[in-house]
Amino acid sequence: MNKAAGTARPGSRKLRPRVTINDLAEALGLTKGTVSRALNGYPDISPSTQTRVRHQADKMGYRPLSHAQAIRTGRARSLGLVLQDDEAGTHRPFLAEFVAGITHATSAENWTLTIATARSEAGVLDTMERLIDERKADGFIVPRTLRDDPRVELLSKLETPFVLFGRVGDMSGCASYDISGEDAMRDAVQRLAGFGHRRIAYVGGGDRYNFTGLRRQGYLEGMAEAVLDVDPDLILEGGMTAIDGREAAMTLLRLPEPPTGIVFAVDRVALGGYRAAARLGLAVGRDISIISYDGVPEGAYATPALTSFAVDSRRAGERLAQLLLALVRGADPETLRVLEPARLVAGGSDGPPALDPGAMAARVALVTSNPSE
Amino acid sequence: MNKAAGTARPGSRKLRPRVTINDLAEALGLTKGTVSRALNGYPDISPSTQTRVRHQADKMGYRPLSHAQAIRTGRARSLGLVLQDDEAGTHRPFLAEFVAGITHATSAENWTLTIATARSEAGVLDTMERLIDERKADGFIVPRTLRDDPRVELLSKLETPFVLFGRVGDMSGCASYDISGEDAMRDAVQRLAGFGHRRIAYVGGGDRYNFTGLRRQGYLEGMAEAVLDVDPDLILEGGMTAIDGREAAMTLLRLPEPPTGIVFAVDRVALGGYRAAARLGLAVGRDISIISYDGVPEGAYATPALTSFAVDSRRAGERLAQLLLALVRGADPETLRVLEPARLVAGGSDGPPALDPGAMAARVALVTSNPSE
DNA sequence: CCTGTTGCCGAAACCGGTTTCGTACCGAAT
DNA sequence: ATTCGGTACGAAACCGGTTTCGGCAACAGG
Repeated sequence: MNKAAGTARPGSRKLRPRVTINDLAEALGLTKGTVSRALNGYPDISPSTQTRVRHQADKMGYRPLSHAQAIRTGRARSLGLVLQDDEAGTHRPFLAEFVAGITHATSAENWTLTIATARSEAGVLDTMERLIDERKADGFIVPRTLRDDPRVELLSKLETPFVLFGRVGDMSGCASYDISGEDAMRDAVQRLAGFGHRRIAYVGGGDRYNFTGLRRQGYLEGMAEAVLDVDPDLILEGGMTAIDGREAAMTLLRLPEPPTGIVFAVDRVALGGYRAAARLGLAVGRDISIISYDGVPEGAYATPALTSFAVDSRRAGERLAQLLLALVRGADPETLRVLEPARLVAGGSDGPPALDPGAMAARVALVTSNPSE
Repeated sequence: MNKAAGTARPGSRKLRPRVTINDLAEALGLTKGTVSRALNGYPDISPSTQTRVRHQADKMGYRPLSHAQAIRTGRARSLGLVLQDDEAGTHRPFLAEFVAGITHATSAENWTLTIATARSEAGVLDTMERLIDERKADGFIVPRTLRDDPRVELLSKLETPFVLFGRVGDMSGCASYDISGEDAMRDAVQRLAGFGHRRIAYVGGGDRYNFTGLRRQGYLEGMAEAVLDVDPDLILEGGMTAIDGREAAMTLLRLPEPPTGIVFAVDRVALGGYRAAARLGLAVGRDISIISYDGVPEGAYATPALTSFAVDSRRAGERLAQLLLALVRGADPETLRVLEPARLVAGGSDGPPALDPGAMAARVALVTSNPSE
């Protein structure tokens, strides 16, 4: 009977011999302690010895075993990324590129990415704590920030370095990388205004994430700059799903004086808006203009293609990893804050308004009066 | 001057104290060697001591440091996944769920997932070799298998456990998990035949991946079972992109006797078929039926929604990880082969044919004769 | 009663690194 | 010539585990 169920010792395959620090030391006629200090740039090793060691090291192809180092230093040379997967298919179309960006940056420094998932917020916190406890991650990338994010609290408490993808309410002590959604929203409004739209609505992404506040702010700024009246009825918070988008658009388009253009904070929600338009017999891009943010592939395949501000996920991952590496190495978080613009990808979902609000309301009334609701 | 550029010693934050095996040994009045053997189920430790140690261990919340073990055992308790990201946005819409599935299985056993990316096939091989060399992965999940896959060769040579997501030409010594694309394609043909289609075409996914051969085979079987003639002109290999799909569909629909239904091996390619249909003035789902495989979100957002055989990526990841864990622990690869069916998600892209091939050719000729090409 | 097993555990080596401490050697100052 | 202070390295402890080896005690067999 095997008590250690799940811990059975395997048929140990032979591992290829590696160059160890001992081999290196022997080849150099030094002790391994000296070699170690030489490679780590200790000042009590003469410059000549240092270079000699280094040369021999990469001549012999020596690379230290990170977990052998970790046992003494406590650092695993690994960045952590803990994703939350609410079962509701939390849709991360860009994860592959994001991860590619991260690993590109980490592997350049011979670090690795340890990735984990959890199903709930509490699960994420537990997982992070476990990874820290087991010294499996030296720092974390924190995606999808909430306004008041418990992950920040936890990591601060545990004094573990982290960098936000996004921003939070209280940024003190936080390093971050973010795309300026507020600028994008402002530009979106400007663009619609430039097409001649006067009544421009905004549909946010719910109040869960931090970015929605910023984006709404951007919308408001855009409206101000375009010298347009802000009608509170034209501002909805929506949510994160296509269903939410459909609902919100439905509400907006049935107003006595409906908007001719809608700025969405999130692509998926905007695509829900397409359904509402279809339901009400309005042609997206002509009767009703839609512009959004994210640049998801579904948007490009929709008809008409969704005009959207796209984020470069690969670059984001790369920058985040670089920032986190700097942070782990002792940089001051407050100096590590990057904000970059999104890139407009124009589709066919926006353009000059074909109808004025009045004509539109009439059209909508026509369809809605049908008892086929 | 800091010679160790990029290796500067950080402002070492204090790490929380952990329960070590020494603490545990001390509390038990045993030596750490004994404790270790007890926890690992060595037969020379009395059953009573074993249980006593185990109880105390989880009472004190002891969990061994995996990299401390790794230094002696050579096993890092970590699975490896190396993704290839050709810059051409290699589109992995399901990566998040796939990863979630993997980590769900690994973390249940206190293993982790180490993930890396490389830009070329050679880069993938190098990265794998590095991860093995540095003992950062004990085994690999090999996604997107090619018919004759160099990763299989490498991993076999290095005697590193791996499990395929997909199949390869020569399966000897390989463990695998796969979705039966051939069955899906056969069912797709049957479904179209059931709708009354007689001329049914097939567009594959290029010859790069292993699955395309299988899926074409499934198409052929479906045709045979439906007692339909196979016209070589109706079989194209296409590629992996929407552009390829557009081209292929264009070719098919311009045939003297065009198909009324097309079975695509890949959703994205199928969505390219939508464009061809639009270009030729054919209504997808009525004039031309399309059915495909993958279940990508873009398909659900297309109009009409794409009928497709969906794969459950989360489950795939979970099963793959379980298989790999078994393999690492010494199971025989040949006993670790799983094949599961895809799930049909019906959209509006297929149905009874509204036109016969002749009428369709006439319609197409009408549009094509326009010099607006 | 003596010997040979067997069961069970302690002691110590080991894995591949890092870090502390001690010291031989050097030139400069006394 | 002695003392002194660095410089540059060796020696050894250390990190947290695993694994080998050896030995004590209990028990069985002769």
